[in-house]
Amino acid sequence: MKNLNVIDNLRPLPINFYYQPTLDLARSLLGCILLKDSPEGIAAGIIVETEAYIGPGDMAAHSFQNRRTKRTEVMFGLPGYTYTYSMHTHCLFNVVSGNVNEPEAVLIRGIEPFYNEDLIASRRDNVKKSKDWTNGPGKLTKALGITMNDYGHLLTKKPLWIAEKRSSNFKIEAGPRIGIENSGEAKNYPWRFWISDNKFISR
DNA sequence: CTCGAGATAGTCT
DNA sequence: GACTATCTCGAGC
Repeated sequence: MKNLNVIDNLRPLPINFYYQPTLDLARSLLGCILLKDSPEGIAAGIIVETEAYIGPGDMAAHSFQNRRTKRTEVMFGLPGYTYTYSMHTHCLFNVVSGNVNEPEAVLIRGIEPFYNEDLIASRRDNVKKSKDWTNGPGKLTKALGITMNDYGHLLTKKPLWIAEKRSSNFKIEAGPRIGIENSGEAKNYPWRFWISDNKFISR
């Protein structure tokens, strides 16, 4: 078949992929493909930057001290679901990890455009440099069309899913997370992971 | 390219 | 009513 769509070669990761310790999951997600279907078509990117949040002992996590609210509810359930939350005008995308009553999650902070760059660019309006399309947690959700409507969606099926990585030929670096200055000890934990030398990391 | 200033809303106590 | 992180843009390098 001559015009085989690259997307057709990508299988969703099975649900058992999400049953691994959160720090392992944060590393495993690097290189995987995040896809979102919409009326405008499918857009996708390679995950290049993640952060682990391990409540209830992690001061930087929304689920710190088992704080269970309407917003954090999905984190208390099974892994493999979508946790979206809004930050001012932006929507941030997380993958729920940890089993029931283990409210943990992995925040996706950067992706590299992989499929349908035209759609990604148009959603990002006037931004001229391609490296600014998806190099931040709020930018990538806008680029893919991820919204609060995706809260609680299971990530093994459309319209929002994650596919296995196509290559493991990269180095992973780790360091402190971003934007959590007032989180006590937790601010020093090296729970941010990214692919070395990738230009779509957020900083 | 790097830096800093200004704009932006929703959640929870 | 306190708290918060991200994005954009423009200035200086």
